[in-house]
Amino acid sequence: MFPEVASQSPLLQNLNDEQLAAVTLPNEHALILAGAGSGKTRVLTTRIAWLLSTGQVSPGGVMAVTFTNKASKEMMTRLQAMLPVNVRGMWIGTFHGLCNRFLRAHWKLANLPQGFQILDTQDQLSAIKRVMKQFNVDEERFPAKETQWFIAGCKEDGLRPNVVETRSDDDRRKVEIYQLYEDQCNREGVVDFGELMLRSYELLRDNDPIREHYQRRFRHILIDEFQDTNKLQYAWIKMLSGLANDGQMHEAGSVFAVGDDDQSIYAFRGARVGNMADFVSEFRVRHQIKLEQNYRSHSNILDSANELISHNKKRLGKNLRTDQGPGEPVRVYEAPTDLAEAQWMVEEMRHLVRGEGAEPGVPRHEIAVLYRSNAQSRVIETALFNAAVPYRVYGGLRFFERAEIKHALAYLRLLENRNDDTSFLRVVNFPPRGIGARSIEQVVDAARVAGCSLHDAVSATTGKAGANLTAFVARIDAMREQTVNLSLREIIEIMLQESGLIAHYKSERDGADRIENLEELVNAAESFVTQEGFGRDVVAMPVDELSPGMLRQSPASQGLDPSQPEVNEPAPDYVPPDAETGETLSPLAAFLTHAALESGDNQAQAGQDAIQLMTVHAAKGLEFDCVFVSGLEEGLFPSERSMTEIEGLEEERRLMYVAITRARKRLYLSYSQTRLLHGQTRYNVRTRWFDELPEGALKWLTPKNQNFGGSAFGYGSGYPSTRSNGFSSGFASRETFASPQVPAQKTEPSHGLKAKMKVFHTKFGEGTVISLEGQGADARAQVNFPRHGIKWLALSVAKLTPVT
DNA sequence: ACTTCGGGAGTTTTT
DNA sequence: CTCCCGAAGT
Repeated sequence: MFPEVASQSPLLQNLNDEQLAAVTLPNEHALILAGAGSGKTRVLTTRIAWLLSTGQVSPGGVMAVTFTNKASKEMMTRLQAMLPVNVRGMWIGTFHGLCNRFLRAHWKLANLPQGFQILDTQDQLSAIKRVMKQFNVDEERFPAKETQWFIAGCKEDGLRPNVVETRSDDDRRKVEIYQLYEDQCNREGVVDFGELMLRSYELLRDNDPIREHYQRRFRHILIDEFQDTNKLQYAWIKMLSGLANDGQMHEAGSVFAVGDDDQSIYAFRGARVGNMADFVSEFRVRHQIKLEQNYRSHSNILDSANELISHNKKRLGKNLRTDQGPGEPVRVYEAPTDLAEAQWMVEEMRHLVRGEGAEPGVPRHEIAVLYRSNAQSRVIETALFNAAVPYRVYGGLRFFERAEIKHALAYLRLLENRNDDTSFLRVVNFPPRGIGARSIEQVVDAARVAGCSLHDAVSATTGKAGANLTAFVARIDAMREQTVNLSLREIIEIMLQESGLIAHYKSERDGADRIENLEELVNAAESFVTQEGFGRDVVAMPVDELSPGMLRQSPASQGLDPSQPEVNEPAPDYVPPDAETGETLSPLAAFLTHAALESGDNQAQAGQDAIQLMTVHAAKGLEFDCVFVSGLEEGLFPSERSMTEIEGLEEERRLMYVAITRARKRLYLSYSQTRLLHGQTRYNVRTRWFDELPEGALKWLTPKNQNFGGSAFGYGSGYPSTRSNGFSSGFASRETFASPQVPAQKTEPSHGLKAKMKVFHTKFGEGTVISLEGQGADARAQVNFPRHGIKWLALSVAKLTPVT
């Protein structure tokens, strides 16, 4: 479209053909299939910069959506580096962050209180428990966790209680709880994460002027990680982009969706890969570009990934290539025990860090250990700890999720909103002030009768046992008055003292860390306030401020064609109904919102050069020079629960694909014959993924056992024996293995069952063995019966006869 | 009000 | 086995 621009602009230099084509696509819907390590973020940011600097759109006309705060920050940073533009003022953010911003601007129309606060997952669970207790729901039959999952699932599908389909009494009861929970949230003026999305969607859907305004305004909507969008997010995008439910196109912007179906690993939380195909057909996408050039890994690693993922049936189709040479082979290691596997990894790491011969050492933070489930980190940590190797585990509690921080935030929320019963209950007796379950029950009852908040119920009742409660409420109210017009920092400092939190932790044995964290909260607030634009990301922004004018540099100064096309956007003075321009949230409310939307770092001891430990899920989007993928065993990876469905198995394969593609130079794959799980030793077979990798790219550090895992016998004898696999004798010795661990004595299985075997049970009929565990009297088999589902059967009890 | 005991569960996770 | 929650005991 602008060939002369393409050749001139410094922005577009060093892009490959595919990337350049994607960046300079015309203003129409497009799908970019971006493989791992193909420069996806670069394409997204350059696309925005190019649109802006060629004058095709002004900053106010761009919306860029990501899933994580990290990704949106990255995008802003890189965009800022390319162009002199006020990125904070642009609509770049997470789905939830942008929905929040939208709802802050239109809180009245959205039927929300101005300072509505956001419930995180913990808060949501306790709110649900509260509802269920109040309405005497049997927690045995309806576990709170499941109810929470149900409600979140409904919202992800865009369903309100009145439209959820019910088939059983249990369904109806669940929907009833959903409705009661909604009522409670509305009464208390809080929204959960799903609600942020759903409310925004509904407001766009139901309010024509608002919808039309934003449709006209956002000329370009860019979506990152499109394969992770759920049903509601897809509908939201459709609404904003003018493709309304009637199938009609309205005057609106175009959607630039970037994703990779091969890296879709979040189906369990509502992500629909199908959105990619739907997008192509519903939006009549004419521009599809594949980014297949990989800049990350050597070809042995890439070939392995390609070969593995080619076993998936449902794909849009993509094959990564690299200009880098084959590099090192992918190293495969079999260990006798999980501990031995961990010790081998640690030893290998020490070699890597030290460096060998002319090779310089690898920095520790360039080495990652990936595993399927968090439980697997323990044994690896033990080995690292014993060897005194510094390491860092990802995925613990994040800063704003720590108990002491949640307590402090609860006090702050009560200052902001006295109706926040979740916060009230969290701190009414913390620090302990003699308010027991009995007293709390009374207030809860009183509040229900009066239909008011707990706070108000206390002031309304003059009970005998209520002296402590009255004192508590008085203290909160006094704090609220005392902190009027004070700075955020002062408010928090006063709260920390007056609440008694500091005093309480001072008297506690190991309260020092907690006090430190509380002090860190003050710092977090301070830097939030001094941030440029003062929490712009969470505050409603006057709408007229968003119109042309944020990009003042002339396009010519960017070396671009000055004869830019007309920018077609709403007039700068247009203000959509209800956007109370100039009206801002209090610093406190803004900070609380920030805390809910961005739960902070979850990496302990940042800064130190340490080995990185994380789940494969957590590793998505990251890359390392050296990667260990551990615990590659049937039942673990793929996980037991995924193995019964093809869909589940394909997602596990994608997960493995993600794991492999994290590595730049060196990849290790390892597994163990035995593993301590749930307190007992399990005998595992190596994962089926090994049969889907190109043998030529692999190097077996331990001999590959031909007796097991081969296709002839299917998977999982369940009991590979030490003697038959030649482990103890034919041990490849280059790998430093301080003391080869001999596995515990094992007896041969007597039942003669194998996975995939067809068996007959007198009661359940014919079924297929999925897996086996334990031995002797404890031996159990997991069997899938077509009529009765999956059962665990103790072999000493159940009579299973092999069917030939 | 605080401690201790027992039962049950134990993929993956961001907002 | 180990962690967490809820309930009973002191």
